[in-house]
Amino acid sequence: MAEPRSRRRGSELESAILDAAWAELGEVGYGRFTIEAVAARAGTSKPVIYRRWTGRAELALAAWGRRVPVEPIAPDTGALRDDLIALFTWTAKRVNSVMTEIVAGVMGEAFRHPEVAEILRSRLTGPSPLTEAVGAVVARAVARGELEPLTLPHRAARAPLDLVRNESMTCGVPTSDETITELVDDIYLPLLRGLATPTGPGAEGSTVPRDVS
Amino acid sequence: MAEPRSRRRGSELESAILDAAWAELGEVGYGRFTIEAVAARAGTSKPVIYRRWTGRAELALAAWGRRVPVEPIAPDTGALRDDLIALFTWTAKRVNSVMTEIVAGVMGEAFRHPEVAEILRSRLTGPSPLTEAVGAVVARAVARGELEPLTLPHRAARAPLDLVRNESMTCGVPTSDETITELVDDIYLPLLRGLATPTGPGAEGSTVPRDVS
DNA sequence: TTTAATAAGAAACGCAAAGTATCTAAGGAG
DNA sequence: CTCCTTAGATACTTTGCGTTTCTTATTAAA
Repeated sequence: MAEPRSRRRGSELESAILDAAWAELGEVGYGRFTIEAVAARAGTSKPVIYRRWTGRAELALAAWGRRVPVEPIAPDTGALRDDLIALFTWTAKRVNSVMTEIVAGVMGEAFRHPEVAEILRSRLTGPSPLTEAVGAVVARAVARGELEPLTLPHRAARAPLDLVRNESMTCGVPTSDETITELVDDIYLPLLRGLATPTGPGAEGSTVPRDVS
Repeated sequence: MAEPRSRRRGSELESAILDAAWAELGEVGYGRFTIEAVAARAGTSKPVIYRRWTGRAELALAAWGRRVPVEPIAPDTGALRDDLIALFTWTAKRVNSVMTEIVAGVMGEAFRHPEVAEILRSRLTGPSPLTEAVGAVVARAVARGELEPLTLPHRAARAPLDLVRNESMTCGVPTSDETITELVDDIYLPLLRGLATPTGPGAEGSTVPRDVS
């Protein structure tokens, strides 16, 4: 290849590299994700990549990062359980694709690169469209009278993603519908009911009063 | 080194290799865990290791496996919440050491080696001393009248380990006491209370009746 | 328009570790 | 005492990392 097209620079080049990285991740997975292959696919060379990212982990996270802003989710079936099933299913679909392998692979390296771990941590635990959707679903259930008014701590709002991710990571297999049902029926619905009982302390999180009009 | 001591064979040799592997994991972590280093430390050579295990992942899992039968845990403070805190703390201590890095590292490779994933999966999700301890703690709380009689699904019994592991894996940082408190107060106690409400279906798992002798 | 700074891209390097192949000799089993 | 398994040494090929050096296209400045 004697450099057929003109040289790309700046963000154009960066986009091409990240697109190539994402394609590589999709094809060979993080396990065989190599800088060399990305460079070849992007039609550039290793130094160009190393000038921008420190290694595999950062590059993979960057490639993943551009794909994160996805379609929002807002199930509204009229029944709490159905909403939750939809929510968990949606989460599982998103988690199961490439993400799990990336997360696991990156984590394996994150112990040596604290800054990478930090990027990953903030991305996994912060507020997200999903936590918002959880809040909305719960609020609607409360409004319908399906749940007593409750306080939803951030941790509880995160829980669906945490549960699904944990499942996906430890099983290495796409999460089945049966598993989702279990997570909803055995864990999350009881958790919500427990949060809604008057016994709870309820010091933190966003209160969801009955009157949500 | 001109082979000072006599040659080891069979299980003696295997033990020496696994001990060396474990020591390596403790010192350099899974990220820099190499077959060569293990061979050198064990005073043997690579082929000997490759004759027994297929690669890093299997060797690491095998080394880890020998250490798993640990001291059992059976907190009995007289109060459910304190028991749970003790349980979660114990779990976090176990998880935080080398294990998280091994799990993350192995998972990163497991996608290419389904048999490895299967080993890992069974070890992480099956019944364990911990799930038994959870059952005992809950049973005692029920016996004391702290909880209504409830059915504890396997998934709920697994949850403490899942929650702590998830925390450890996604944060890459030793789980803090504050986090443990949150997990207990915001997730697990509400979950148990929710399971104890009459609303629950309660079709599976081991029922914990009030009358535990 | 000419010139200088910037950065892309090519090529090659040394390094580390994977995984394999070959050979030797040790220490059981008979 | 002999045979057979296999430990252990050595060396090799491969792959990918991360770096260095150099050329040259492109952009910005003069």
